[in-house]
Amino acid sequence: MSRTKFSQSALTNAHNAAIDVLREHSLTTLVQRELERQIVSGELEAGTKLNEAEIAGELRVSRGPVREAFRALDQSGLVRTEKNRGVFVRQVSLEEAYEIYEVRAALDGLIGRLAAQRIEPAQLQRLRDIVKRMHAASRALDAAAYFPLNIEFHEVLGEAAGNQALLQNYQRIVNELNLYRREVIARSAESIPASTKDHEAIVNAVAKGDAELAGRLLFEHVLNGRERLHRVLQSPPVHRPRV
Amino acid sequence: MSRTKFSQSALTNAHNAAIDVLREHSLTTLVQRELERQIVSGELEAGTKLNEAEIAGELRVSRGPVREAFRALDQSGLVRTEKNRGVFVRQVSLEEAYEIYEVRAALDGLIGRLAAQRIEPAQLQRLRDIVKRMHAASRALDAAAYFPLNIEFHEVLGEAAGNQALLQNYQRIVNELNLYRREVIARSAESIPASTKDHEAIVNAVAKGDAELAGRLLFEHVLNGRERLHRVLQSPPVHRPRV
DNA sequence: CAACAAATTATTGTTGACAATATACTAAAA
DNA sequence: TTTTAGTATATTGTCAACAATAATTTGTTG
Repeated sequence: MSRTKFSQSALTNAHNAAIDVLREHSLTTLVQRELERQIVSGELEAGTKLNEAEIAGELRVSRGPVREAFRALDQSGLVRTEKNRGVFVRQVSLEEAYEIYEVRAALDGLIGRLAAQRIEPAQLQRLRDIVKRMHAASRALDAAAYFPLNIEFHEVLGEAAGNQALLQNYQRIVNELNLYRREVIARSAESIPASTKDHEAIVNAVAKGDAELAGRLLFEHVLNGRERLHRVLQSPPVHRPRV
Repeated sequence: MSRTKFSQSALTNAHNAAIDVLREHSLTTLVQRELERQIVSGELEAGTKLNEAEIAGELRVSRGPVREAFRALDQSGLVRTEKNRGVFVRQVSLEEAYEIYEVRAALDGLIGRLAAQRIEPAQLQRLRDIVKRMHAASRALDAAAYFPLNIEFHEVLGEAAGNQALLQNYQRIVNELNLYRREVIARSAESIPASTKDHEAIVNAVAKGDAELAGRLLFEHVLNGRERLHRVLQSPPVHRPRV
């Protein structure tokens, strides 16, 4: 690069970078993403009230973009709006979660079918890798290591299905379920071995190209997961607080 | 009711009714519904640019609520937003439609499964009724009569599945597909007989309570519909305009 | 002291104004 | 005639002020 007459300071570079971001994305989009991140990550927990002015202040924007982001998040199921009262991070009840699991089972079933027909060698290898690491985490009953693997497993499988529309719908559903699962995910270590066995069988079916089997296994895997979670919820929590 | 001292004029009553609507729904919600209606009904055709100020003027609101409605419609897939250029009624390409059909097949498959287990006698009777009317429309090759029946059939089945989360996702998908199907729906009369046969078989499976069968039939019914539509698209249109 | 009523404060809903960007138009040059 | 530069217009993005509603606090009464 040749030296320019007016060299730019680091500050100016940062400033220009910010400008570039705004050239492509509206503030609404940025606010939406940030809130989505905070909700999915658990930074904002279910039930929390989201104050327009407060959020606008934190993100240094006016209330307009925040309100627009709220409408998008509401439609995607991460937030619930009560007129004249405000918006709240969505609380997914047991009954709702039960229903959503069924939808996820159907979508995951389709993912299995399609992935079995369309998966590429590199993707299959990634799945095998993940399952191998799952076995390790399973033997150690290391839930903290297991859950990221679980997410990655289903992500790879979703990509392997090669259907954007499917992937988008799937992602939304999974986001909604995470609102529900967060609280119980910490104490479901006992379901890891069974889950790992499921994953292994799924990979084998996909590898064989058996669409019918892969679809059925994934469908049942999700419903099994639902039941496992359900059982955990009925047993007493690890540390039951005094009432 | 006792006579009040100040009787209300019809105008005042209408005014109060409008007030009551606003008490429960925000302008954003009302704008969103109206635009959704116009898009789904075909009043606004795919690709149309939606001008904020124009729509705001027609609906007698400011641009704020219109913009918020846009964000919701964008998220639900009925509209596409281009920064600094505006929002457009979504155009669903052949490739996208192909993908969306697969998602719909999965959801409809689940609907079949669940409906077979949960359908109530009255709903089953409604399905039989619809199929009977379908046969009549089919014999007459009366497409105009057939398509509303088709929509009603899948609506009833969707309700019979008894899963709100499923129904919502299903509805969104069907809306998206309608953006694609509208243009070709007029010249697909030849597929009516086959479709009617599908519907009859589905009702029988649901009536037997055979979840597995009902699910598979509905899954295939949707994919068959996709292929039928695809074939129609490749054949020349009824009136080919001069170029 | 508890319960209800009124007034105050905080928050959301809506609007119109301003800024930034893209589009349409006009005129000059190749 | 076509291209292109410059200008004017239209449209979207953002903001801040105002209106309407809900939540809170305060004060009063039984």
